[in-house]
Amino acid sequence: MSNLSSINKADISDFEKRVYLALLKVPKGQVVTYGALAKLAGFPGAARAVGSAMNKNPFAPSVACHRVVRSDGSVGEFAYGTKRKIAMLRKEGVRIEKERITDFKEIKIA
DNA sequence: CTATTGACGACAT
DNA sequence: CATGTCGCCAATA
Repeated sequence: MSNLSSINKADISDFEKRVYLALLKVPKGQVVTYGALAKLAGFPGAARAVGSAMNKNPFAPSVACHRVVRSDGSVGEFAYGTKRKIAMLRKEGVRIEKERITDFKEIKIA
């Protein structure tokens, strides 16, 4: 099952589908803010709602929900623990220091 | 339909 | 830099 087909078939809201699909575009080693992702998904301003969607995340490893961070540079929450989230991001090459993205200003996607 | 809830965000203190 | 407040949005009760 490819990620894309499972998502499209999944019994979830259109909002969530778009968010998950948009997140698939974010390459490894790069991060997006909840707000930016919301915008990419076509729901500008729905940063908080995106967070809720990530929390549900029915496609755990497939959808890289750990690449979504806060606009202030902090990594934000994670269903399996912030600690875990940071570890995964570092493994992908994202530089983090004290729960904060070091060169966040340069990393953040439009 | 209204009220509550949260992996957020901008700003003030 | 660390909190607190208030606003925001879609999901859910």
